[in-house]
Amino acid sequence: MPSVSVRTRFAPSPTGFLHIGGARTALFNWLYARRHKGAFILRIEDTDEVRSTHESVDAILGSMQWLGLDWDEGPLLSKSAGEGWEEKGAYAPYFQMRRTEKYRKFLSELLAAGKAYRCYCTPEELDAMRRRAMLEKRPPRYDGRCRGLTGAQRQALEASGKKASIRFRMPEEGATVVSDLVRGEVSFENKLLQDFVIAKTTGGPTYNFACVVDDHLMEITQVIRGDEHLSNTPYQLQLYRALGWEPPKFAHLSMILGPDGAKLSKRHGATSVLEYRSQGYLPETMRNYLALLGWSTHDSQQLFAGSELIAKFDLEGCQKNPATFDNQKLLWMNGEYIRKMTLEKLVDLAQPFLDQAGLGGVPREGMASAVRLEHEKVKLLSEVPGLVDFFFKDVAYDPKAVDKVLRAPGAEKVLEDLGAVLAGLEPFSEKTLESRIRAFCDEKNLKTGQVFHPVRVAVSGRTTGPSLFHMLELLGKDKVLNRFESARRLLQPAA
RNA sequence: GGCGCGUUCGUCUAGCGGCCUAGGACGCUGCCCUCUCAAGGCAGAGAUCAGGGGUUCAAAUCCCCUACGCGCCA
Repeated sequence: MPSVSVRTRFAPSPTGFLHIGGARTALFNWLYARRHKGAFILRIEDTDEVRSTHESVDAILGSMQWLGLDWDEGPLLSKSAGEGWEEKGAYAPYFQMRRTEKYRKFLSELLAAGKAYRCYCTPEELDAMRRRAMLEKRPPRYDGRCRGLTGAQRQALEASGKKASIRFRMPEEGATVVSDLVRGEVSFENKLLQDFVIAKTTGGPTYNFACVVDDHLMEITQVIRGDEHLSNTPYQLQLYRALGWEPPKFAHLSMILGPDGAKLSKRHGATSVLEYRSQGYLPETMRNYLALLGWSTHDSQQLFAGSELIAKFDLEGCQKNPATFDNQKLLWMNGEYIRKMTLEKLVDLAQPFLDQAGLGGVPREGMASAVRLEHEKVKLLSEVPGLVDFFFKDVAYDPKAVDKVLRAPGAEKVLEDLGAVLAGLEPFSEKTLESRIRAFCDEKNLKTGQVFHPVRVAVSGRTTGPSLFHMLELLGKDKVLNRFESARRLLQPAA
């Protein structure tokens, strides 16, 4: 065993639900760790005290659990949401708010070494600075005015009650080169970078600083994250250098766009992972589809069974350009996975949706027989109730179907005559039904369609549905005959 | 505004100098199967590889410029 094995991490801010983009980032980190038999760490970046919530932590943990992205270190799934999450892993704590002494320690180290300094500029001053730079068409960067403050000047400033943030002293010459696993070498000129804030006036660390300290302390080997962080990377790299640390490898993933080409957001519809669950998508569909957004194999394989995704995933196959989220393909893929699963599993997974539709009381076996007839048609778990409800509830006749099929010439007579015939049919099975009804067509000199269609509408209320004879068998003689009658009553002119 | 990234069918993508008259998948169209809807099978439409310059015997593939989109600085 190599002493340093792969360690990846997903580090969300708990300021909302887990969205599609975050899920994709988590997935890629998870796939990479599993592929290389490494560890996948979940770290909660909750330094934004105002926006971070416990509910968000719960939502994120729940979403990842549903997606099947299990983590080796990080918060333990709490049964009852709320205050304290327990944690697992040798590098705890995994909540940044519980790690503040660690940041403080390295902050003072940098300060003592003169690699960072206190800056007393107020937001107003900084804003003015930025505005002036814009006006003069210069890049809006901090001008370093607090860089050379003497001890006496600092004391005066502090005596006057000014709060200080801490800035990192960036090199003024040369370039910082990011060696990215997806993008290759990306070079940034240091003179265009600025002395950035690493600790706010409150003393809390900024994103770039906390991220570097944690990734180092947690011995992260590959940082796989969204494209929006590429511009942060040269700053982080300089921090690693100043602290004398070996940086991890970086991989920046392209963004996920909505259909209009803008970054995927709430206005494009569902973006929360949990929304997809409630719409009836499967976690394996989400994993498979999300993997294909920004990654592919050489042969453009679409469907990955079981652990195949883990076995085949690599960073080389990652795309540099952004990908547009396509709901149609997602839907197709979900159908593929549903078709491939066993009937038993489908019924299990559909149960919450059946309960919701008031079909929770239907005995399991009867439900399974009905679902079996529609299995290959299901694209979303949420569709199941609507596909089978007429077996168990009163028929809701679709007016269009009634007009078009039941009011067709001869339809009522068919129901009347066939009803009489079927009343004596024993056994009432798919086989006997088919031969008897076909014989009926011959006897009456009718085309099969002239019989099949009215029967279908009479018993199910609609024009589409399961295979006719299977459907009749499952309904049973009583229901079939009753519904023939109901349908005929429907055709009587309103008295 | 500066810097950075990107640009192959409507969409996801294969392609890493000759195998490309650009392949696969979703979607779309038609046909077959068929009691409906699906599923499945077959066929088809759909990309002058963002545009323009180079390099090369040869470029979607390498270099430069332009345009557009996106990200970061906020």
